[in-house]
Amino acid sequence: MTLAVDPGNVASVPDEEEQAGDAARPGMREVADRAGVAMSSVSRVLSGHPDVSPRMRQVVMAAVRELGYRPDLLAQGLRRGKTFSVGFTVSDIANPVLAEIVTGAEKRLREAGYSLLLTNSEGNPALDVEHISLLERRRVDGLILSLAEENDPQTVAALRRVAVPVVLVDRDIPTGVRARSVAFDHAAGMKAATEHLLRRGHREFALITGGPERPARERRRAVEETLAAAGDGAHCTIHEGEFSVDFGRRATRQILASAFRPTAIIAGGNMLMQGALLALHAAGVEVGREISFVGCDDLAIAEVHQPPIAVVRRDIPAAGIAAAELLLGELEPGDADRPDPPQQVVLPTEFVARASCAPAP
Amino acid sequence: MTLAVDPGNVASVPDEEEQAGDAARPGMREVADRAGVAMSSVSRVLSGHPDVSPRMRQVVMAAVRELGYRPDLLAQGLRRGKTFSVGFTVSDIANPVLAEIVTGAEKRLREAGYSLLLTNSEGNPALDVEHISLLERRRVDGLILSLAEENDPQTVAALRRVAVPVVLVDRDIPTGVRARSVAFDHAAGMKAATEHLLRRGHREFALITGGPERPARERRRAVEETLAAAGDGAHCTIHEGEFSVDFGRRATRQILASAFRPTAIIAGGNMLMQGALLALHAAGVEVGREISFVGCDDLAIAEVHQPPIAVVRRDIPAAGIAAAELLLGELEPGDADRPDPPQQVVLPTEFVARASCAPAP
DNA sequence: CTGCCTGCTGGAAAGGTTTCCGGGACGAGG
DNA sequence: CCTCGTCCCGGAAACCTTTCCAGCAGGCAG
Repeated sequence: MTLAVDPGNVASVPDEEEQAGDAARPGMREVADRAGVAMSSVSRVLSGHPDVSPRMRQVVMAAVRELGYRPDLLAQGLRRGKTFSVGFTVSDIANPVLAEIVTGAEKRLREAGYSLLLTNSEGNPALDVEHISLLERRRVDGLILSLAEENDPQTVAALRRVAVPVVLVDRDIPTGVRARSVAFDHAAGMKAATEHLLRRGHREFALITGGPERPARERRRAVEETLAAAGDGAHCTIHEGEFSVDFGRRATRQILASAFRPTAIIAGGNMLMQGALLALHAAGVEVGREISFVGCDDLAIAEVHQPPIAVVRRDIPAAGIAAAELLLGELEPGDADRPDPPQQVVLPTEFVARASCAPAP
Repeated sequence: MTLAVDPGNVASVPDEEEQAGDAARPGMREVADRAGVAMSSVSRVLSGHPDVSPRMRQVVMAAVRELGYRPDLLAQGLRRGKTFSVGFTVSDIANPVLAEIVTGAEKRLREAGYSLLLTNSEGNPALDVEHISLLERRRVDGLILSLAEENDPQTVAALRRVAVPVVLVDRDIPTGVRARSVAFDHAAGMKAATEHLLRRGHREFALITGGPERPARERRRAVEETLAAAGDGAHCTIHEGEFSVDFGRRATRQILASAFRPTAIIAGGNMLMQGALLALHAAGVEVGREISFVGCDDLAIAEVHQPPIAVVRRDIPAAGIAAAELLLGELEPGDADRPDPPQQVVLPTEFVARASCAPAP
């Protein structure tokens, strides 16, 4: 068995003192000439092909080192039809949750030899479809998508056309789209949070959340169903918008200004939580006394807040890693030891009760 | 003047009902055949070359639409020697500051037609050099780097070898490296913060900061110089480590446990600030009464904290945008209206006094 | 009418790699 | 001695574009 050698990783400077200026990056051609062999032989040595004599390997590797040759991944990708790159389009990298997912996915993919092509859609579905197309033209081997709007018609159409494997993160798979997905069980955490508030006597709720799609819809439904199941005249006003600090702030201001102020606010999203806390603070409302509050994702702000903020939390990086693995499952030829991975992964969420949830007045 | 047409953006599905299965993505060859012209003509039409008759343009575009042709950027990059992609290696994407810088840079580069190849070094300089090499082999047109360690010998060596334009963000340019940089004037903000604390009577300081390099060193020097200039017996213990929440927490615990507890803590970095606040909170220390505190970067946590945290703040996305523009200045042929951009950009920082800085006991 | 220039087009090379295929050398078996 | 098979190696096509160059037709001036 012959090991493939990877000249790309040699950090050593070429032995040859090629002074700056002339030396255009040497190609395989130069290596072949210098070693006095054919290009095909160089290629075989470098790619670990079995039909290579020890002597050949030696002379080629010497030439490679002397010239400091590093293969051109562009040409390689073109010829092989595989680029070892995956596209990741995300609705907002500045969102710490998404950033952590990207981190996890990048790490896992890097370990498997893939690079990440990152695009940011700024919550704009038009950019999503543009990016999907762009990444395909760049010939990525696969796509990981955290879509701005999973049901945008253009987006769905684009998704249907995609030829490479796709993994959706925390989004439902639109009908007619061949994809895998990793999602969180937001409902479980939200249900627990709502029940907790109910037990503490709350009946008037406000929920701040994103649009009508996956992560927001799950949360909303969990809250509504839990309240309905409880009967008891519990009621919840819904504030739908986008997952941004700004909307969290605006919605909270609106809630505080309303005639019938709820006794409990649930912020369904970490950006919304930050915005809500800023607004509550600006209004001088004492969280945990005048009003109870539940947020999402256990950021430092939740723990440090006075009083500490109860949150629905989850293992964020796990989602990134899971997404990468789902994709790798499709990209790498099925290893025997890794039987076909599931099409969908659902990760748990958990409610953490803290002092921000007080008994209802 | 002829406009270049970009078939990549057509979101319309091909007129031709090419049923799934057979149709391998059509190439320029298929388009040429269908239009009954030569490939060179197709290329000319698509790239906006002037030597194209109206009739030619029409028939080619028709074929393009019918087949749903989208050019292969890999082959294009190979032939043109330009990939319209830039590599961005960052020490930690999960750091909200870095995430925002990436966001800004991505947006600006995208507008200019470039894609972002993102790699995460996890604070490991070895990964930095690996990534620099990898990105070069992927033939990126330029590099934006937020290095793990700007003075790591391997890193510096790798940097010296790089052939494409490089922009360093918030790092000093090692000697012998041809690069531009965008950095923050951390010293100004830190000086203001320190002076503020001095005026309030503090003499015993603790500074938590990163390693011996750029962003940390600047901050440290500013604090030390300001204290030295004040005379007055002011003193500061330095806690050097890495820019992570965990180190912020550990260092703060250590500070609180020390025999001579300082009256003011400065956290030089947003992750450190988060960690410090968590530790202070866990220890039950009342910030702004028992101890004064200054953090970095105006995250929501600083504003919402009770009492609000005084911080040194700065315009983060601006750094990303500036980095992108510095790079574009080198990548795009010098426009007349945009005279040679500066080699280095320094962005200001500003101290925001808040209640976390109390008079010294 | 000739010559030249302009406008447009097609053919082919080039960019850097991988892979298929054919073939030479050599040992073994008949 | 011939054939066959194995082991290696070199040549060339292929991947998908762009770009250079040559050529052809037509217009215009001389």
